[in-house]
Amino acid sequence: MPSSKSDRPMPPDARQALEQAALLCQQRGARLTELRRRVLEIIWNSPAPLGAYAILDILRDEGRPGAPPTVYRALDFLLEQGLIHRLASLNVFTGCRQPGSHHGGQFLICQECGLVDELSNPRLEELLQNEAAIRQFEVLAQTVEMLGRCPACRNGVARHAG
Amino acid sequence: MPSSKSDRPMPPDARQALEQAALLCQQRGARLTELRRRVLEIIWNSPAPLGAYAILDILRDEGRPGAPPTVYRALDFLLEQGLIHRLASLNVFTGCRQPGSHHGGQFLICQECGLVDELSNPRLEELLQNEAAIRQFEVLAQTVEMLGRCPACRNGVARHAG
DNA sequence: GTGAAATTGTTATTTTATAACATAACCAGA
DNA sequence: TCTGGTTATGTTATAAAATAACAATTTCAC
Ligand SMILES: [Zn+2]
Ligand SMILES: [Zn+2]
Ligand SMILES: [Zn+2]
Ligand SMILES: [Zn+2]
Repeated sequence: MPSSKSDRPMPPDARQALEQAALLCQQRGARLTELRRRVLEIIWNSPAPLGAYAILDILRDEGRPGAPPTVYRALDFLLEQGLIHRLASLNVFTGCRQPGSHHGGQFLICQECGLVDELSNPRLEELLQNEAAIRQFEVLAQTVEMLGRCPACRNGVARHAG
Repeated sequence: MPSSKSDRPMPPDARQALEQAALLCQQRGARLTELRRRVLEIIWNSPAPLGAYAILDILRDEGRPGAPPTVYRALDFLLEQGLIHRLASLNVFTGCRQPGSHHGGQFLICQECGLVDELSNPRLEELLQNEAAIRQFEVLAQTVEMLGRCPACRNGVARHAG
C-alpha cells in the first residue's frame, strides 16, 4: 500500500469533513473520485486557504500528472457540491463548515495567518435578502468577506503561516 | 481645444461625481491628475462596471499611451481616495456613490446588464462589525456583494449591455 | 462486451496583475 | 530660475489566475 501523502496526522475536523463529503456525494449520486477527494483533503489539511496553483503544486509534488484544468475542474465539482467556498477577495478556496446546505457563506479572514472563520448568522442573511427584496432584486450568489487580523495575530502569537 | 472624448452628454451623476472627486482631492492635497480623472470619468460613464483591461482599451482608443500599469496605478489611487470600489466577485471597478467616507461598500450586481446598486445599511454594517467584535477579530476591509438579476432584467427589459 | 457519458490528461491560449526600470512632470527651497 | 527631491507616468517584461479545445481514459448501464 502506498503510504499516505504526509506523515502528519490529519486534523480531526479534516477527517470529519472528508467523511461527510463522501456521505453527501453518495446520497446525491455524485462521484467523489480519488482526485476530487484528494483536492478536498489538501484544502482541509491546509491551515490557510489555498489558491488553485498552490493546490496544483501539491498534486505535482505527489507525482500526479497535473495541469491547471485538473485542479479547476476538481474545484468546480467541490463548489457545485457545496463542499468548499471560493473566497473572492483573495482568489483562494476553503472547506465549507456547513456542507449539505448550499449557501453563500460569510467569512472572517485573517490577512496575516490565513485563518478562516465561517459565520452563519441568520439575521445577517435575512438582512441581506431583505435589502435585495426591497429593490426587487433576485439574489443568485452572495459574497460576504471581512479581511483583517484574528485574535492570535493581534496578540502577536503568529501560529501558522499564510 | 481637443474635443471631448465622446459626443454623448455625460450623465448627471457622473458629472457630479467628478466634481465631488476634484473637491475631495483638493481638500486632501491629493493630485487628481488628468489621467486619474479620465479613468474615473470612464468608470462613471459606463453603464456596467469595467475591468482594468476594458478601461485600458478605452484609453488606447483615445490615442493615449497605455500599458497595464498605467491603468492599475490610476485605479489604486482612486481606490485609496475612496472614489471607486473594486467588485471582487467580478474583478471590476465601479464608482463610489458615497465618497468622502472610506467604506467597504455593499453591492447588488446584476449579472445580466451589469447594473450596480450600492447600499449603505447601517444595521448591516453594525451586524458585521458585531460578529467580528464577538470573535475579537479586527476588520480592515469588507466585501459584501450580491450577484443576481435586477428588476429590469427580471422583466425582460434589458436596457444596457454588460 | 459495447457504446454513451463522465472524468481526466494534455497543450495552448486568454485574462488579470505586478515587477523593474526609464523618463517626465511637479514643486519647494536656494 | 536653477536645482534636486518627490511624485507620476511611460515602457518592457513577466508573473499569476483562469479557460478553451481536443485527446485519452474510465465508468457504468445495457
Ligand atoms: Zn459553508
Ligand atoms: Zn491570524
Ligand atoms: Zn462607496
Ligand atoms: Zn439587469
